[in-house]
Amino acid sequence: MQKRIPVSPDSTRCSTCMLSEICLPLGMARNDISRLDELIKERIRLPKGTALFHRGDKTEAVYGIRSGSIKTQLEDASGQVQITGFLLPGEILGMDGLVDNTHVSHAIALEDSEVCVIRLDEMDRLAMQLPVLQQQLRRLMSKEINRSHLLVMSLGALRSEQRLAAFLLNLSHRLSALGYSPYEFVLRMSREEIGNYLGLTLETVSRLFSRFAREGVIKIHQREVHILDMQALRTLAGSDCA
Amino acid sequence: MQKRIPVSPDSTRCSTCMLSEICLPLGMARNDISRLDELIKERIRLPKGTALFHRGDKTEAVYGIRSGSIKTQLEDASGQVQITGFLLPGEILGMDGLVDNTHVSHAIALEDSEVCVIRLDEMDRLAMQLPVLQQQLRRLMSKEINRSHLLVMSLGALRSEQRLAAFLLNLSHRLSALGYSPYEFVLRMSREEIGNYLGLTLETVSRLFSRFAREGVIKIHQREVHILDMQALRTLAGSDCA
DNA sequence: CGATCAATTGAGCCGTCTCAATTTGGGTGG
DNA sequence: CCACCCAAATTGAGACGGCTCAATTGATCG
Repeated sequence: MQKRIPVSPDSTRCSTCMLSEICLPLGMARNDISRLDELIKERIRLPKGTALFHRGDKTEAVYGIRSGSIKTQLEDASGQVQITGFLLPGEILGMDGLVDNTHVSHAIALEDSEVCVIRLDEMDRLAMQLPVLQQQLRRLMSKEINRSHLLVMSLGALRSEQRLAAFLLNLSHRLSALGYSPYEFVLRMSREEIGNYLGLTLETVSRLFSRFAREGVIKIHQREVHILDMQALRTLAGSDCA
Repeated sequence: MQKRIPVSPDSTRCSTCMLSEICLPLGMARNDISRLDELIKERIRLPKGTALFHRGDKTEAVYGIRSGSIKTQLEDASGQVQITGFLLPGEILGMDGLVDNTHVSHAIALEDSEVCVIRLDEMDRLAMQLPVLQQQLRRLMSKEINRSHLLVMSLGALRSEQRLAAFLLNLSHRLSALGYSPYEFVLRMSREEIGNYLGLTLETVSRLFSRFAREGVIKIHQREVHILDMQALRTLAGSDCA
């Protein structure tokens, strides 16, 4: 299920990775980044639908997404699920499992994906010589806290159309940072998953997409999205009166 | 407004603090904890209603609450507010401001409060000699991520009565860990603040409190809460069918 | 002791959910 | 290659939960 791949001398490393502008190396000095090559010793290939980790698994590493996309979700005693994030290349996951070194969420690939394994023991070892690495992890964790707080804001303070518009803008923005078009992209998740993430039903999501399309803000066919009027989408996302 | 108080030789320190079972020292060895005394050099006294920090302030420290209680809230461009947490003694705040070393949220005292200042530069310095401290911060940040994810779950997946019941249980649990009664406590925040936090209106919160009281689950008078039937409250919080 | 703010309670409305029927698309095996 | 099947998405009708607006009561604090 999980195919672990050693990083061979000729494969891409942090120092040569295109994602270094987004991922762990962000903002680090060139020769500090080359030290990261010691850190990432393997990758894991995840076919669509498979789990990187489940709740209860021992946390031995955090993971940087190299390609594909992954959802993280909580599951309570009664089986109720809440998706807490859709992660894209360059983003780090697994940082919610560092309290007792046990994962509390599930991470599942939305499409065939590959992640870089950042082992915690290696991390601690290397951080002794490279203090900037600790600060880097601290930044990434802080970012994750902020991401989650923004989702709280979305769920707690926005109406449904604002949530969905903000969701599209957020995706557009992150994909654009990866070098893709901010105007055209493919949703890797179902209506049901979007609804779960945004605290809405799948029907509401579908209706809103249809409405946005009817109003000429987007064009949507199945999972292919075209943003036709970015400004209108921003207006939908922001408060009406602003 | 902010009264900074140097920690004098005779005042309480981490090594003698009652909160060491909850706060930064949690799980650390006795003589590692005594090293923390070097870390906390001052405290800040916050009268009710005053801010510990605002969005945009430079993040020079994180803070451990010594007494009182503090709310943290986001505020978007249009002035829309979302409360992201109500923090109690022994809990750490400010960890969302470590991305660009600038706070993104506001922290406001719900009552007269006092916090211990954990300066980041001191932290980094000490962590060189005391690697366990880095892991400690990592755990605390992971805990904050989890806290936020649980709020997401509450907002995204629970109905209003479940949210409010879960809120009361959570408070009860945390107060109990501080040595207070899990059955009787005083809410430090208004109905409006509870509503904002839980994604409800203040009227809905008030009505639900009244209903819980009518059903004999709690007794509530203004901000004084008595939990009469803890199990019933758990049932209200959990899924009905479970 | 009045002024002010917080909390309660009610009535009516609106948005989102639920339940259900239909359409569309993708994948699979004959 | 086509027909079939199943999952995903769309769309509609009706119900209900939580919101809005409004009035009243109850605390708190000069």
